[in-house]
Amino acid sequence: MARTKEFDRDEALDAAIGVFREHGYEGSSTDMLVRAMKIGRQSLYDTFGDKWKLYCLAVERYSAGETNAHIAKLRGESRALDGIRAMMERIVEDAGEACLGVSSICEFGQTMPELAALHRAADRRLKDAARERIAEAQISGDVDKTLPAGAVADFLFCSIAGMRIAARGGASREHLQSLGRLTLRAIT
Amino acid sequence: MARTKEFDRDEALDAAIGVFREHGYEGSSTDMLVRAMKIGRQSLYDTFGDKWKLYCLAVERYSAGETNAHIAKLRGESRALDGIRAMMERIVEDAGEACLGVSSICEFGQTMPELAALHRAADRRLKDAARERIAEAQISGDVDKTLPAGAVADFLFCSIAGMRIAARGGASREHLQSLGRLTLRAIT
DNA sequence: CCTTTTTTTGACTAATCATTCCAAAAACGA
DNA sequence: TCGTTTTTGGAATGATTAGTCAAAAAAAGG
Repeated sequence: MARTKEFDRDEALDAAIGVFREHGYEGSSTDMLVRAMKIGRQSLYDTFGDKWKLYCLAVERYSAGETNAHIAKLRGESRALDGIRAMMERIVEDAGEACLGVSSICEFGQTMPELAALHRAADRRLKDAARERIAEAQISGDVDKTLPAGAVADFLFCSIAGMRIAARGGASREHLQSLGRLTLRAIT
Repeated sequence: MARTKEFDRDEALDAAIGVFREHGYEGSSTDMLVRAMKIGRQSLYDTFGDKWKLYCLAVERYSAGETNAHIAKLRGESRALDGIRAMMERIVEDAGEACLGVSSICEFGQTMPELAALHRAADRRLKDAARERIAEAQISGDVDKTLPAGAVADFLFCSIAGMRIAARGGASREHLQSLGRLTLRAIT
C-alpha cells in the first residue's frame, strides 16, 4: 500500500535542485525555493528541516542521479571505450544546465564536512565504475595499458568538470565536442 | 609625483579578492570585506561604488594578474613545450586557494553581461598567447601537428579549470600532478 | 458525515543585508 | 599652524533573510 501524500517529496526535491544548480546555495532564497517547489513555506520546514538540510538532500539526490546516468552510459555499450565515449557525449548534451556537484564544490570547498562526505561517496562510486570499464578497455587495447586506470578515471572526471565550467562560461556545442574528443585522445 | 592616498587602493582590492575567491559574491558580506580590506565602510562605497562594482573590479584585477602569470610561465622557457608544462605546474603549486575566475563563472554563468565581458576579454588574451606557443611547439614537433592550436589551447584551459575544481574538492598534490601529466600527454 | 491528518497561508520574529548620512578624526598641503 | 581633503565610525534606513506560530483550509480515512 503506497503511502498517500499531499505532494510528491521527490518532485519537490527535483524542483529545489533546479533552483540550487542555477543560483547556488547563497543565491537561492526560501521564497524562490517554495515557489519553484510549489509547496507552502511551512511544508518545506516540516518536510526537509531547514534550507541547509534541503540543500544537502538536493546535492545527494542530484549526485545519485548523475552518478547513475554516468554509469548507465559507461555500461551501455559492449565495447568499453564506446561506453566511455558515450559518457563524454552525454556531458555535451546536458551542458545546458549547471552541474550542482561542481557548483557545490566551488561554493563550499571542504568547509562543510557533511557536504564533503556526500561528494566523496558519490565520487568513489563513480570512480569505481569508471576504473572497471577503463581496465576493460586497456585489455582490449583501446586505452593505453601503461596508465593506471585510477589516474585515467580521475582525468576523465577532471575533464568533465572543466567542460561543465566551459559550458557555463558560454562554450558552444562544437567547442565542447572538441574538448571531449581531446580528452579521449589523451587516454588512448 | 605619486598621488598621496590614505590607503592603497590595489592593496584593498587584493584583500577583497581574497574574500571573494573564498566565499563567492553572495557569500561575502560588506562587513567581511571592510574587515579584510582594513578600511572604513564609507571608504568602500566612496572608492568602489558598491558591492557589485567592487566584485567586478576584483574579478578584473584577478583575471589580469592570473593571465599575466600564465603568460609569464608560457614564455619563460625557450622551448615552447617547457613553457606549457611550466604553466601547468604553476596550477598545481597555486591550487591551495580557490580561483576567482572559476568561482565567478560558476556563480553567475552568463547572467551578468558585464561580468561575462570581463571573462571573454581575459580569455581571449590568454588564449592568443597560448595558441602562439602551441603553434611554436607544433613546429618543433613537440605537439601534434594535426590538432588545431586553438582547440589545444581550449583543452588546456578546460583541464586547468577541472584541476582547480579537483583541488577545491580536496585533491592531493600528487593527484593534481597526475592530472597535469595526462593533460600534457593528450596534446603530444 | 465526521474526525484526523496534512498542507497552506499570512502574520510575525529577529537577524542580517547593502547602503546612506553625518559628524568626528586623521592626514594632508601650504 | 591653519584650512582642506580623506577617512573613519556609528547610527539609521529599508529591504530581505531564515525560520516560527497559529489558525484556516483542504484532503484522507472511516
